[in-house]
Amino acid sequence: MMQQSFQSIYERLYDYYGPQNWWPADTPFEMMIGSILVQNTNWRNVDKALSQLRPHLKPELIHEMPVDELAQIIRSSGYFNIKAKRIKAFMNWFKLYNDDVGEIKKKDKKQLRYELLKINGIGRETADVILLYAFDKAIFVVDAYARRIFYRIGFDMPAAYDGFRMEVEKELPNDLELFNEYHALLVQHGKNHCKSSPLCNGCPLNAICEQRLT
DNA sequence: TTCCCGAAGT
DNA sequence: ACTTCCGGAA
Repeated sequence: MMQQSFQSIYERLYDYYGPQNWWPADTPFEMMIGSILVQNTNWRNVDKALSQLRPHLKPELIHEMPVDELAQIIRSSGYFNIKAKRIKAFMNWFKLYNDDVGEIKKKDKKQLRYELLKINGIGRETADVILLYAFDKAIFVVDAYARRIFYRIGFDMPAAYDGFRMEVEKELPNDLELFNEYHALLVQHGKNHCKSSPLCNGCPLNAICEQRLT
């Protein structure tokens, strides 16, 4: 594998799509709720659920809300019964810090990741997007898009989540803005060109991709 | 019918 | 490793 490959892919995507300024949420709290809602779900459906939830989108109100009521409000995001429980589990952890994002941000990345992964419903990917976009920790998010894009390019990536993540991280500077933009750009690219049925015509990665069709 | 920025249960 | 959870748009 070429050296600087992950860096050059980032640059190609950045040049093509421009800065993404993610995550699309008004507050860190909304971002964290959204990260649970978007698990294996189209963002359009998550956006609908967040619109329904927005009047209640304050920690105190979610704490008070019965889980069944929460489930109905987030219905359009799919898996709503499970996701309502997961949000509640997350809230119980959030409460330990008095619902204070600033307090949590003081903790170091490794410890924080460990804590997040103990929450029922927070797996590696969700933990990492929360670390990155709510708590400002530099980390590479391995999602379905990243796997698909790098696999199609022709990289021999590890199947395991953390193996994949560290393979990318070891070639990149430890820069928060870089990881922030990189994940956003991969998502953008996965939606616009590198879809399950790829649209290779005009793809910004054609020059370096093995799977290019046209 | 397919696919969608997964995670837990078995 | 396989199944379950699930609505909504294409």
